[in-house]
Amino acid sequence: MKKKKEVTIYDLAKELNFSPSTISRALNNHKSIGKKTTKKVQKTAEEFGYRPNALAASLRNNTTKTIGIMMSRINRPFQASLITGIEKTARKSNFNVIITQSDDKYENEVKNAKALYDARIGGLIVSLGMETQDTSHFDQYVKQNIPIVFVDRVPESFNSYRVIIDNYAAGYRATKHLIEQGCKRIAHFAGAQHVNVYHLRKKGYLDAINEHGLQVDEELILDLKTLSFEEGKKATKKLLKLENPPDGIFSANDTAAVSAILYAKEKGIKIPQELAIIGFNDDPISRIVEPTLSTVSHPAIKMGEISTKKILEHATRKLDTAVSEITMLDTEVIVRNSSNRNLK
Amino acid sequence: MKKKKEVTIYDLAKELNFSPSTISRALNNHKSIGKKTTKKVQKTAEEFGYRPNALAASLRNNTTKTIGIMMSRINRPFQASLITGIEKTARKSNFNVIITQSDDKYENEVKNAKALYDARIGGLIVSLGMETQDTSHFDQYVKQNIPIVFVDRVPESFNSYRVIIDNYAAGYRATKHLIEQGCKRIAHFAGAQHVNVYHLRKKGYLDAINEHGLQVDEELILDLKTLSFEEGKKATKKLLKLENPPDGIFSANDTAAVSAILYAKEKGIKIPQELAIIGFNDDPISRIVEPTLSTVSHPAIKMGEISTKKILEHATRKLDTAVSEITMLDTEVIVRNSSNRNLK
DNA sequence: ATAATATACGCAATCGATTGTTGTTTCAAA
DNA sequence: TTTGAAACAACAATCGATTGCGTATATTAT
Repeated sequence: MKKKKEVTIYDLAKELNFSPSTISRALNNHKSIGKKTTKKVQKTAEEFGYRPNALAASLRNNTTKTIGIMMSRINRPFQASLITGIEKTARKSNFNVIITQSDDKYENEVKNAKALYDARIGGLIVSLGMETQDTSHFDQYVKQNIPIVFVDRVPESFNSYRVIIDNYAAGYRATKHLIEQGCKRIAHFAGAQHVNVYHLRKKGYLDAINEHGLQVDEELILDLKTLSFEEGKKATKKLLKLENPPDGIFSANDTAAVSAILYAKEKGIKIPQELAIIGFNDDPISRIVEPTLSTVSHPAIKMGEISTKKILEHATRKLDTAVSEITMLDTEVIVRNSSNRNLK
Repeated sequence: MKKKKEVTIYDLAKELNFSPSTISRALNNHKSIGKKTTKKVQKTAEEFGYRPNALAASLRNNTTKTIGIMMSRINRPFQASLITGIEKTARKSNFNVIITQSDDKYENEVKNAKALYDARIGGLIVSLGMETQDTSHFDQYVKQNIPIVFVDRVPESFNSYRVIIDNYAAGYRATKHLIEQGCKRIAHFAGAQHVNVYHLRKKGYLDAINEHGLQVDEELILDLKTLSFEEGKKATKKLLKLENPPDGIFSANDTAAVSAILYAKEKGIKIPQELAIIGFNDDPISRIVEPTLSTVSHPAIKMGEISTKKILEHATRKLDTAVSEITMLDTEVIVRNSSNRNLK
């Protein structure tokens, strides 16, 4: 178990007859070091294969070039893409990315917040879990001036960066689209209403209905806890049994929308003629299911990029955390066959 | 930008009139510290809200409680699930997980290997990129006795842990299944043949064909570089144009298999009656496409768990890296409608 | 009672980079 | 030639935990 020693600034100092301080500053292009010296040091560092020990620097600076991520579950298309965007952007600036997942359990979220804090992350990117209502587990970050970016599922109020999509407009437009296709009784698979994204989508839905001379029917609005495949199926079943069933469904996610398509088809209902359906997220399945699912697309990778940039700016410029900045991205209604009545 | 100081072992030492060494040892349950002392220290640490500074320990020990992950792309179902398994298992042992993705580019893979090395990770879990043939960028880890686990896409020979599925058997069984359904001319969408998993699946396919009295027809074997949707479609087109088209397809992944289903259906070919199809991976889309796609399931999360356990064992017991241990997991042929001719 | 062995704990160096302070050169202007 | 400023570089403390070695006290055996 012999380990080859790494090259340190002390080795370079000895070689060049400078002090370690000078080496350190030269490597960081500090202005108090002469140009020739700086160049010489960097050249030698290169030759010696010097690689800075980030741990030492982190210990000294009490912060790391690491971004922590908190997600509910990473093996879902949206979240995976979010992480992809984060990781790519972070790595360009030599930041590492630590991930955690909460399984949508509040308890895990609190634990993970602590774990990441202990890892001395330089910034945090969070998409809240379903259960989370209280956000005090993030207070410690604020106290230490560690930047937090909430993405997508964000808290109502928290002095931090927030990167979101315009869920209200998205819900409005998706619903409007169904109305334009001639739907008169549009159902809505809503998510848990204490989660902002679902709340806003529903609000958009409601306003669209009202503003187009249609009637909101509470019977057609189903709050699904997790918007899972099973829940979607059950909900569809319930809707179809109604005396006056809907002729359109706006589902707050694709999973439930797909289950609606499959179940309705099974019951011999024609999509989109008898029942037009639109989902949310533009998951890969939406292109595969038949009929292909109309949906609302999320710029997931971009959201990851933007979130990361916020952190990086903050970390680099050592800004103060007393910011509350909201970046709102646009969504796009993607019309596919499950809602397009003008096809044939 | 005032920062509240964290509690350190020095604070505890002062409080309890012990030396920092004693505190450190007591917190680590070192045997050279008395029982009462240990208990007292731990109690006080708890009261004071002491949280160890992992950076300091890492610097001293020259290793971190962090596992590095190298993947080609994390927003794909299999890889995302793999990471899920890794992260969950790691966190239970207070290890963090750093992820990197190469986009299947060799250059990125080399860069990421360096970046993770610089981060002083305690172990590495890798699924090789498509382009990777040379693995010398991992040599530095071996030299430093840092454990490496290759998962799924592993190198032919490398003195390390490898966690894989039995690709040969999987390919054999998938093909055999098609034969049992009455297929006589079975095509194969093979992946890049320098990647072990695809090579083995093809081998299983070939042997199954031969051992069941069928004829291997090179015309029916298509090496798809990336097994993408587009490639799959093109390949299917080519196959269907053949004078003597196939009556079955075994695709080395689900994406290409799904594209085959969609294209064939578009051309009016009946699945599975005229063309039976089986994929690989059990991606979510396989349950959605119509007909639902038969496939081979990968125990992705479990693979992540096992890989992580290997690392943890190694890190905890400080074993030597001179191991070459292969863990082979079983797969399961999942018969759905795209290949089941006995349905109606 | 004394030597021998445990047991319990402290000293101080160490990991590698950073940085406020201080000291020395260098060069130009007076 | 002197003086002042700017440029350059070194000293030494610091971040917090770990650990080899050494010492002091307690326990046991003889």
